[in-house]
Amino acid sequence: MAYWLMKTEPDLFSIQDLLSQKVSPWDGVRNYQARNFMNDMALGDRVFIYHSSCKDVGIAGIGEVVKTAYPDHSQFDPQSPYFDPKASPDKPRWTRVDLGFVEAWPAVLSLARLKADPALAEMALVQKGSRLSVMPVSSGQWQHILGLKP
DNA sequence: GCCAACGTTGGC
DNA sequence: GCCAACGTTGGC
Repeated sequence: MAYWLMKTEPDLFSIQDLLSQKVSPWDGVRNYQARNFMNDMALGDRVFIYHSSCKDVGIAGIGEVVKTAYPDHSQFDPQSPYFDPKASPDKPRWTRVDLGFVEAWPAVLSLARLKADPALAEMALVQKGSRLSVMPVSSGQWQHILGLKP
């Protein structure tokens, strides 16, 4: 089983929303590298849910892949902010996955804490200027993160 | 709200 | 294929 990390703005969708809704709408990803990682996800893979652009930035809990990559419908919808005129149903460009809820942590594992940890230095998350919103987490890294869980 | 850093676009 | 300009991300 692989581990991943996905960013979300909690004002739009948080770990608490995942808890109450049970399944997430993970659409609107418009970055090729992030998309390719989503395409690599397998059923049951675990996903660290990271809260970005908010007061308490960091890992807030865990989800799991309950539906693997399929076309993100918003790319075909002219009304959607995620509309992509270069995409069509027979040639979809963007994908999404569905996540289920696994656990919400009692506190966020802060970005400052993650940055301070030499064991996690290789993660794109802690690298200066990185904006990647979906990334793999190696087994050494995820075991280490679970050890830091608040 | 600021702004550094990034990925994408499009003219040439 | 280069690269300047642009819009966006995301920490602070």
